[in-house]
Amino acid sequence: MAKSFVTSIDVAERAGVSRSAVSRTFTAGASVSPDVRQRVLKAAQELGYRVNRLAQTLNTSSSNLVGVVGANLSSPFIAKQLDMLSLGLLRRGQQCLLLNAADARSDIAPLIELIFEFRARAIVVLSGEPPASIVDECLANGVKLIVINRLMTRPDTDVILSDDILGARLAAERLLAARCRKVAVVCSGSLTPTQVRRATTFSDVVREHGGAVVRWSEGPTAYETGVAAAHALLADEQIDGAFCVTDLMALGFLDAARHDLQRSVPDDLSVIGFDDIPQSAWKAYDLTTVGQSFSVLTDAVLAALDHDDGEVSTQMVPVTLIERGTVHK
Amino acid sequence: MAKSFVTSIDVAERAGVSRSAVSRTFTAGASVSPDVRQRVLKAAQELGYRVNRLAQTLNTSSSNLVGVVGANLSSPFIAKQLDMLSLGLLRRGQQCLLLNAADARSDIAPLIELIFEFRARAIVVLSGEPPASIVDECLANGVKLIVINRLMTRPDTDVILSDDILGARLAAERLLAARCRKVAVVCSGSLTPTQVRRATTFSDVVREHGGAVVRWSEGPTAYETGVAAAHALLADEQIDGAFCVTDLMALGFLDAARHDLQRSVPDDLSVIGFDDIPQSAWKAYDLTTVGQSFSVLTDAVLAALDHDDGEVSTQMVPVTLIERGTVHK
DNA sequence: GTGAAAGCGCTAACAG
DNA sequence: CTGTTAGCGCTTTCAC
Repeated sequence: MAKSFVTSIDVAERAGVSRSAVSRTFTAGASVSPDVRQRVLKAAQELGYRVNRLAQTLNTSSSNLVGVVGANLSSPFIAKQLDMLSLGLLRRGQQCLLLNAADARSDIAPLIELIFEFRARAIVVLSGEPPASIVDECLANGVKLIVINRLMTRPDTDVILSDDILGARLAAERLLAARCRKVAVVCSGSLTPTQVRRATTFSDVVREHGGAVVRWSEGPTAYETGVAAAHALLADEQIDGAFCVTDLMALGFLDAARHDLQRSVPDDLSVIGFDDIPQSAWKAYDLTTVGQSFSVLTDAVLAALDHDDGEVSTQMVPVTLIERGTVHK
Repeated sequence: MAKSFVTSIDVAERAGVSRSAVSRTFTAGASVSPDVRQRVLKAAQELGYRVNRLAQTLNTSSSNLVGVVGANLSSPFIAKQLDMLSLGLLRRGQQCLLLNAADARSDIAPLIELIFEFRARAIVVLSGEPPASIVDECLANGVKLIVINRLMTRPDTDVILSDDILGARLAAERLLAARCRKVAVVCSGSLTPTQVRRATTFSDVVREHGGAVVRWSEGPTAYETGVAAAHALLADEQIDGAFCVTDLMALGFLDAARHDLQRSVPDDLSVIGFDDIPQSAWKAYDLTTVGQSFSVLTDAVLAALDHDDGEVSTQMVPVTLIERGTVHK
């Protein structure tokens, strides 16, 4: 029982060729005679040889490792993104080094530095915003940096944004069309740029049309926060509509409104969410929401990964209003 | 703008010391004078030096990379496991190489081989079962293999199992106590060992006590499968209880029963799930279920990771019946 | 097409 | 405590 892996030199000996020949056999588009190739492959097979990516990366200095950092990996929205992203990366022959940022407010800089140490070729930030120093470091070392849903204030980073402005506008217009007069807008306490954009746009539109707006922003971005918001806000019986900037919070809001506060949705109260997570389509909720396509989002990330040199892009992920059953007709 | 990373030799030059000194500075428990240490640290800081883990691993031949393979990363149960596991690994200074297995039936062998190439020290399999050849390879190369919820037929692998037998028994007894006479047991089409164990144990216990059992096993392990099962099974009005071997399916079953088929739960029909995913506690469901503690499960994995040499263990994750509102009193 | 040799960035023995 | 010297396993010129 060997404790260490088989090396190319073992294979070379067994096949009666040089190490170079082995290397060439496992390098796409190298020139090896079919004969040698077969012998090497056979020996490798018998010995259980696996190329050592570490050594390989060391002198080609181009790993196919992509660092992914995110928080709340088990929240439906992030989990879905991670699922699709990791699958996409795998399909493209890239590996995913996953760093869990514990919670949304934790500093992601140390995690990104860890990624540097593995010489990843790119970094995808699903949640949180990398500090300027990190961005500089990526730039200096030729590491692609892709940030999702954070409006970076610098033009040298790839940014993927959901169309929050349009989404919030659609939500506002839909609630106005349902004749809501006093609406709640629910954010979490971690006022991310995305949440702020959604909330303020929504509020502006509603006010423009003469509606009243009450705002909540406390707690984590979670189901429970929606519950808490409903309890606090719906004491005011005049509120007849709510826009939760996240589906997860919308589901909590909805549940509390219906089950704790005996509000009838959508007759009595209309609710709209944002994101279109899988649970929103479940029959118990049937939540009307602003949807962003996960596959478009993932494709945007993968596309940004491709822009191998220099060029930086800002991509907007389109949104649509998904009419379901939580808004009065 | 440098395209490549700063190396230890750059730092050494700037600090006016040898490469070894630099290496020692970044190695825990090495002997460097405070003076040299400071100079190195300063130079490293100014240059933006990061140890190259690849090179480091190459000659210490002990990476702190742990490969994680799983399918359905966005399903609540797996997502939660992955969340906690990646966090735990990070806390212990280990990195997580994530491989997404596309779907539950896909062959995970190629993914594990990929992990080998990165010389990970351990592999955690969240879903799917590695073929024997892979197990041998792990053994031969000193790679720790940890498998969750698959009863491996070989004694040389670390296995973490939820206590399916007890869980199924608890579910059966609870349903019998609720005076159910004819019960449905819902599995997915991917009859994993875990699902089979839960279903057969449950059926046995119910039958022992004179109850009738109808079984469903089709489709993926998903919400929609629960919906489909309810539609198919509840045509039989005599069915007054259901055990879904997975919470996710239980939620679909529950929704379809209530919203499509106008069954009143728990008056008319009692439902029990298994896993205790976060959504089961949501007010719209309030699902009675057999819970396994995610933190116990994660701790078991991390503990198994620690057993660095040789010893292999089978750990059983305890389960408890979580009484909520979907079973008749 | 093939082998010899140099080197990727680092650590670990070994002298001093 | 420090620098010098070998490698870790691989790829890649460069001659042949």
